[in-house]
Amino acid sequence: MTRTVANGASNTAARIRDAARFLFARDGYAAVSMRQLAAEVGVQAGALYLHIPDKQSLLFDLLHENMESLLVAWDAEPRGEGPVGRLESFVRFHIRTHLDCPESVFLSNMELRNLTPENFRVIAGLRDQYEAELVAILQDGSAADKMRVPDANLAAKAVLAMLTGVSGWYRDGGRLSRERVERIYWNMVRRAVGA
Amino acid sequence: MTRTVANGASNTAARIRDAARFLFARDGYAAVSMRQLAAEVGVQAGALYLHIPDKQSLLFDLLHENMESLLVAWDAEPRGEGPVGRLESFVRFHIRTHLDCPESVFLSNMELRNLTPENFRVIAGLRDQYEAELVAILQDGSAADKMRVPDANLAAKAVLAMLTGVSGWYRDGGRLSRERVERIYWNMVRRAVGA
DNA sequence: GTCTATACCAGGATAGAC
DNA sequence: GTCTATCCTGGTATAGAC
Repeated sequence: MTRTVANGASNTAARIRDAARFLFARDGYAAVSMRQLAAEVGVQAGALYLHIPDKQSLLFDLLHENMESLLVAWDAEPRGEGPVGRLESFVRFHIRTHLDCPESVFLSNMELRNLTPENFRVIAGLRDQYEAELVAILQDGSAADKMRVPDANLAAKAVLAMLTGVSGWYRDGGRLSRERVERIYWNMVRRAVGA
Repeated sequence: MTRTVANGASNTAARIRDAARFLFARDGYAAVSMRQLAAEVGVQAGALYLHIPDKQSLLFDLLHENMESLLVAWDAEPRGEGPVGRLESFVRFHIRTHLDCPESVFLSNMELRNLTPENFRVIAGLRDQYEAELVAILQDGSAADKMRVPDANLAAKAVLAMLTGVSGWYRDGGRLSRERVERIYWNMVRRAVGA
């Protein structure tokens, strides 16, 4: 029979990453000690170093995985027709994925400053790639006279800030359903860019 | 003759606050040591404790002052006429003040999690007060049929996230003037809320 | 009011037994 | 693969001289 889970080693590695994602998101990278992290995983501090080279690599790997999977997921996302359709797809995709893993999103937004300069450049590059997707949509929409954006770069930043903010307050089971949140945000974005 | 500056003691206290604002904003509260802070001020670590009780109080004081002065400044801000005029005033006020002290803004947005629970409640209360100002404007505008916002609380959060984001990328002397940035954002907000 | 010196504890990371 | 024990550095905060 085939195994559906990995062996003990990589399982612990995965648990370390999960615990780190949770703790870093809640308390901040700098505020979480390796001892705390080990306790959360249920091992001793020294055992962590069998699975990760150091704390910085752990943060980098988490952020790197976040951005890569975001880009891959967007690449696989079905797009609407025309610039406006693609914009709606982007807005709904962004909100949906950000509500699906709020911890990862929070990490990616808060912990960039704790990356070493080299690691920062890598992650920032991936972020720029993602942002460029939105910029392209806005430029296409503008060129086709389907949107009114005097500055696509500025508009992209404004839209992304607005959308990303949703993971800061949305709670499942709250007053608003996800579909309703997606729809309201989409309406705001649509009007904001004059579509 | 009257003195326009305080004595040596409170001057050092002010320099500590300035240095803390700078370093906390750049590296994060948890990542900045009291030794670093002292070096930035130009004194030895022990001397800091003549002016502040501890590190946590320093953070709290900075955030508290930020929020208080924000609320006071908004209170003194001339308002436009009607809900739409007030919304424009709010948008421009928010952008202007946030570009005036980007470090303070960044601090207030990033370091809430490093406050003790009691301190957090105080700051969060002040933030809520500020947000309530925007909610009220949107509700008034909606009631008077001058705006279309299905949910004023959600819309306020969306608008605030969008506006606050500006301090993350705007640089004086860059491609866009402040006035132009204010105008573009105002147009986006205006249309987003259907005004 | 500031300095030097230091107490005391916690940080990241490693070594060696099992 | 994990544990215990430990190294070394650096953290916050205080004491006492000047």
